Amino acid sequence: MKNKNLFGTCPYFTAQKILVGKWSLLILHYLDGEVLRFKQLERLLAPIAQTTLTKQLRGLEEHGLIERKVYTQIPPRVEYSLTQVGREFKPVLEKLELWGEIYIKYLENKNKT
Amino acid sequence: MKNKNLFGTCPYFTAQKILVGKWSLLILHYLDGEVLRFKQLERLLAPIAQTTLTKQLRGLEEHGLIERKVYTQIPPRVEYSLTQVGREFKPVLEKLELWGEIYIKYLENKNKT
DNA sequence: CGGCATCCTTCTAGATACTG
DNA sequence: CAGTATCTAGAAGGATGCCG
Repeated sequence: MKNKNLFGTCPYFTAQKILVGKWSLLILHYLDGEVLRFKQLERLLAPIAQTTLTKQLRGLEEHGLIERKVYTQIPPRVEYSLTQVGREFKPVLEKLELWGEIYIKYLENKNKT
Repeated sequence: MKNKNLFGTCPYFTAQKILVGKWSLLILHYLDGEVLRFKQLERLLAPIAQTTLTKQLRGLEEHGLIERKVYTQIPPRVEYSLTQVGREFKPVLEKLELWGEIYIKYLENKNKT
């Protein structure tokens, strides 16, 4: 990892490293207060590729934001949920959602003119 | 752009598209309430590459979050500042900074054990 | 169902050199 | 000072096929 000096020191830089990936915000949003299986996430995030979802989930798991629970059975059952530090991210998501809506309105107004 | 259907519709997906780039969050943070010249930003974001900074700024400008003001003079002077919709992003940054600090503490505790 | 291995393509940061 | 043009290395998303 480049700029290791900033990671773990600057809050913004650290956050940016966590939020890499096209789907990480959406995953954290859908997992808020929910326990979801792999297939459920895949459907919610369509048209995400299966391999991509796996990689994103592994990344978030390594960073400690989500938890992966495997039930050894046939058919397999794997459940994903937020960890403590993952749940603490919720205020960011809330503000982000508000801003996203503001921005979408901004886009609409821009297209009118 | 892939998934154009989600861009401009889903707040999270839209936000993710805006926040691409390793430096966008930091740039928005430093421009909060400030008007900065290219060189000032470059110093604040060291060790960012000059070309990288240019690209990030162009991206944010195209998305309408920052404004670029050029003074035609020698030596050149270019100032960057937040637009209205860019300033509206501040609540997100505030929550993100809080979470970043929480996460950094989480990392420190994890390394102790 | 929930993966993994493999391969491919695109995207991105960054280095370097040059310009008005 | 504030870029542009060009190139490279690497990462990321994604398609496909196979497996317990």
